[in-house]
Amino acid sequence: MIKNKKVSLADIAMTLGVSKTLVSMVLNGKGDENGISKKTQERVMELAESMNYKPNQFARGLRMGRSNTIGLIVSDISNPFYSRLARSVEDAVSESGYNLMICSSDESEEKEMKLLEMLINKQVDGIILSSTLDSTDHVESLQNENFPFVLIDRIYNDFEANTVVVDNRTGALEAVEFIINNGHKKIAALVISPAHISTQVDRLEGYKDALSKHSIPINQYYQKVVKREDIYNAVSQIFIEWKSDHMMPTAIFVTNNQLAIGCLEAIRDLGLSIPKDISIVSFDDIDLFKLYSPPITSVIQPINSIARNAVEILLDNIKIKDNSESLIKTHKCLQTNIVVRNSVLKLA
Amino acid sequence: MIKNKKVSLADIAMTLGVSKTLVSMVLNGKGDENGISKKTQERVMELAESMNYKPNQFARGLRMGRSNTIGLIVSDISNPFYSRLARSVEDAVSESGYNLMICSSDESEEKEMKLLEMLINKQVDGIILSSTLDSTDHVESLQNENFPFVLIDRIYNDFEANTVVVDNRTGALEAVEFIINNGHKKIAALVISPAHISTQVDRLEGYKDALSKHSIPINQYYQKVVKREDIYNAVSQIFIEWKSDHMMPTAIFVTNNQLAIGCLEAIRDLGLSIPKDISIVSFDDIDLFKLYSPPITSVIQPINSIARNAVEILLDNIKIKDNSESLIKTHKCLQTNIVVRNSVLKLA
DNA sequence: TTAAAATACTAAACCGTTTTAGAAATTTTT
DNA sequence: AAAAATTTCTAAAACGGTTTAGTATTTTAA
Repeated sequence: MIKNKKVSLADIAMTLGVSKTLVSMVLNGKGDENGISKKTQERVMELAESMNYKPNQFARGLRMGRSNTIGLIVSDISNPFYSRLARSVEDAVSESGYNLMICSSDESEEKEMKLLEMLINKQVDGIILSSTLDSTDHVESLQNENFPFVLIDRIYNDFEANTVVVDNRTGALEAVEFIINNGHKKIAALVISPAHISTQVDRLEGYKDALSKHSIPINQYYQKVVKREDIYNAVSQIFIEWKSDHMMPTAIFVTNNQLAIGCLEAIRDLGLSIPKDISIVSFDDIDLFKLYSPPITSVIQPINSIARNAVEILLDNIKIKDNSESLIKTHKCLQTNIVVRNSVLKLA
Repeated sequence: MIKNKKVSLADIAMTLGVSKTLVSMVLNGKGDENGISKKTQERVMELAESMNYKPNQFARGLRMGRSNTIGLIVSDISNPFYSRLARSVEDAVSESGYNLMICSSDESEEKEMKLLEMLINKQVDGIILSSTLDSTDHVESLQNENFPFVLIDRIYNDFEANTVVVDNRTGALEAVEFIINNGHKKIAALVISPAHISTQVDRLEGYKDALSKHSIPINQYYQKVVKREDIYNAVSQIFIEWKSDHMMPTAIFVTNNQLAIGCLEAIRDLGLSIPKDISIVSFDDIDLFKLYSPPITSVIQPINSIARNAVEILLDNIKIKDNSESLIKTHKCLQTNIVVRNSVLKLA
């Protein structure tokens, strides 16, 4: 089974009385193209098998400059959206014989830079990145070095790179339009910090699109950025403010699952009832939404598809780089779906 | 920033007119102990810094036989329990300068073996394993090779190894006792497959302990194993069976969060009401339980503490191995907490 | 004044692969 | 029968570090 992996190419070569070169070629499937006789090939393969030979990855990596590993950076692997994404990425890369290194950046720019450096240092063959950064310096230097990477989930408008995203703006538009079609006019949008992140920006745009489209005035007062460090209290504060101003919206659109959880808690603790007192629609479907009472209408992202596309593009890029052909940039924008449940009240 | 890392030790040595040996020593903090003059040390460090030297991990790993990476195998990183565990492990190892490789075994014995092999092949310095396997062959061979590893969450009774677990039996006992103290007598236990896993076994034992302690007869009919592939339907079937037999329990104890989710769905769809028709207590606290109506009483595992302990023990072991001292085995058993909410009816 | 010790450093081996450049033995061509 | 081509295989370099076993020079001790 798992043997004391001390068997090296040299050992095999020695016992067989052939050269390391030959053994290496055979085991890498290059026996035929190098004119190694069938018989010798067989002898090598058999012995390698029976000695349970496993090539030393360090030696291999050192020589070839590749690790067969790819890196994934997300903001927090314990967020269900990212953990499911990571799982899909894991499955996809392992199908192609790659390993995965998952890292959490914690929405910290500094940490993200460190992780990026670490992954490059570990010589990963490519990186899938959901970036927290506002600037593009770091990805630009990746680009300049011709390092394969793909941006997912969060992207930069003004920067050309491989990207796999969801059509956040349309997704949000549809969600808010759904609210509007139920007769609502006073609709608030809650965004999570840092608000510069493309998903948040786009979803907020989509919210505004929907209002505009239906000629509902856009009110700054109904657009709030919530600090992710203290969601529950921040949200509670917002509700209290609305209430005391006698400006309570009839519906809220929430752009993130963590934010939604905070909202549900706050709403409950303030004694409000969904959807009677307030309607809600959230981005990111999580188990909770399906089982909450009432079940929460939400925007579903095609997580598996995001992962598959990102991996495919990345592996393509790695291959292209190996052949030192010139890279092309691929953009993929996937559509979301809205799953209607019972969290939006139909107004007269 | 992230520079084209082509700078090697030799480059630094060359420009400074010293040997690679010296540079290596200085950069590894062994300058003093090897009597390198302060002045030279400074020159080396400065140049390394300014050239943005980053040691090649492959070369280093090849020579030293270590990767500064540890492996974590769980059944599924998208399960919130494991994703939170993974996150804590990530934080803990990175504080000690290690990197982490997270893998999902999917409750497949074959996959688990493959992952183990892969990690060993990648020369990780140690492994944290939440095993799916029934047999101990694989961990025995780790043991025999003196490979540092620690078993978490799921362990083997008949096998000596480093372990960090939770006191599942007592946790379950307390949970069921809480149900009993509310006047229940017809209490069922739902376990998830594969049922041989220690957590499931122990929690079921705890359930029986509680019944015995309070002189309630133990009835096989109320102990069900649910296939994890089709939880919702399996659970629904069980409820229907109980109903048609006129044997509906007044309370159920559920040993896993995924199972609980299936139960909540099934219970809702069968038109039953919690806790009026049926009371429920689950293991593993998840967001859903806090926000469900009614909020679900559950047993909380000290996830962060599990992770920290496991990492500490593992890193200790790695250190011990480096000094080729003889390994000692550490066992850690952490207590759970029960968080009482509103899912258990107080019977007259 | 010479031997021993301390200081400051280095050449070369080594880790285990892959790859380059070519060699030896056999077969084919002329 | 010599030249050319084919088949089968190999020695040695390279990847970039760490470590071992020294060496040369200066200082201290006897």
